[in-house]
Amino acid sequence: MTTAFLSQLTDRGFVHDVTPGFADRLQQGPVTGYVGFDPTADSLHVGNLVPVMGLAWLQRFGGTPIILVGGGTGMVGDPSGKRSERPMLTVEQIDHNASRIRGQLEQFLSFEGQNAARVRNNADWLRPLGLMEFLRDVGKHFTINYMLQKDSVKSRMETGISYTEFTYMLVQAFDFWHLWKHERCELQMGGSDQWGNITAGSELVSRREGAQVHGLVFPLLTTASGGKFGKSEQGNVWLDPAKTSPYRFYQFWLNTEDADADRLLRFFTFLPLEEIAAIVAEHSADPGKRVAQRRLAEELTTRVHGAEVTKRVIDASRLLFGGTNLAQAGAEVLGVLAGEVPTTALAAAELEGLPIADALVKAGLAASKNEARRGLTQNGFSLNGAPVAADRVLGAGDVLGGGFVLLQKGKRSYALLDCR
RNA sequence: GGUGGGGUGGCCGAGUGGCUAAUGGCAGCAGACUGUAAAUCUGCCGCGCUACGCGCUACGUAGGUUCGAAUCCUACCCCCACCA
Repeated sequence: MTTAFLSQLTDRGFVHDVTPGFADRLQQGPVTGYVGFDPTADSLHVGNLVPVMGLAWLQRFGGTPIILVGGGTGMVGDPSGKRSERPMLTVEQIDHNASRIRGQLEQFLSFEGQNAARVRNNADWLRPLGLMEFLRDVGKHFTINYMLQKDSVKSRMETGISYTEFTYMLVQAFDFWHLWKHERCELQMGGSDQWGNITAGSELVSRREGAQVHGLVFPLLTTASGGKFGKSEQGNVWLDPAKTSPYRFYQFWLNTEDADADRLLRFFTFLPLEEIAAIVAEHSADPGKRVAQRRLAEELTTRVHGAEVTKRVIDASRLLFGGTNLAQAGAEVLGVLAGEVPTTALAAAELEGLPIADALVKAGLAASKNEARRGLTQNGFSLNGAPVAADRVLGAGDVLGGGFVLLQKGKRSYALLDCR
């Protein structure tokens, strides 16, 4: 591994900050690097993908990635970027979540070969760690003055910070030390809010071992219009198909703004930069075609959910947005949609006489009947492709070929009622 | 431990006895314009009801005063600031 790793990350926009001397270190050969993940959920979401890609690039350039599951730190809580302390998790939850996350990472990292990715859980060394030992081996190396300098602490001085959270940076520093000591891990990556914790770790390694280790942090991802990245109407966009269906996942990427397309391609795909430039150029020539978003969505969906699923999802999207007259659609066309679009089973008897507002709630397009009615008065809903009146009542005549009723909210949200 | 301030709808933040389901901002949803984009404009934005109206639930928790409370009183819980 040469400095190519670092320049690749730089060119793709991953480098918000990096410790001095890292480039020189890379000249000597491949490094082992780690990223910590909170086991707070049993799935990664798209926001977690930036550090995942960081590790993936590390591996592609010959380095060894370590995924550090915060099974120990997850019990404590990092004050960085947070205004209040978070709830603690049980050991069982953490272990369960960690194993699920590892499965998802397999799409991005190789767990085989010379520089196979490793998974470590800091619970293994943090839980047995005694307080006296910690104070002697870690606490001694830091002054309170140093700790108070950190933004993560400073920003909480007004609202208050518990002792546990205050100590968090030392616990994380201990992780870095531990990974250096036992695995010769020389690099920690993370979000820009982790900078303080990472430098604390390199400080500890330097003091205890006289060795230099490095940190690299990624920029905070936001959308071009200033919003939070990775959220949709349904909340977080997860990699777990049970939490975010592949169809929604694909649509999430497809719906990104023009202004973000270039950046997102560089962040979330392994496409060579020249190819990305070509895609973006083609996109600018005719933005309405969404060449860039289509490619982005296809790449990501394929990686996360596989080629087979992606093909189905693209087919479904084409049917819905390709100008097909769905009211005329046959059974096989709707069959493609079923399963890709949220589908709710409904007995034929139930359908007969069902007010449209209830149908929308059943299908999940409206949270309550009130919300459904509101949307209806604003012409926000369609039935089988045509706008519906608020007092419409469903019947057998509304069932399309194949036994489906197609409901739509606005332009982008679809749902099917399965009346077979 | 003392003193003072505070807990309001997803978030921020007004409101200090009736006109308050509760100003405003953000976020969100829909409509128009488009390209399943952005920006802009418009409407909506607690739940329910065959509704220009009615009912229920809601302003930390539990009680109380009152014809009537988010607004007053009591107790409790939690948070913050300053002082010890």
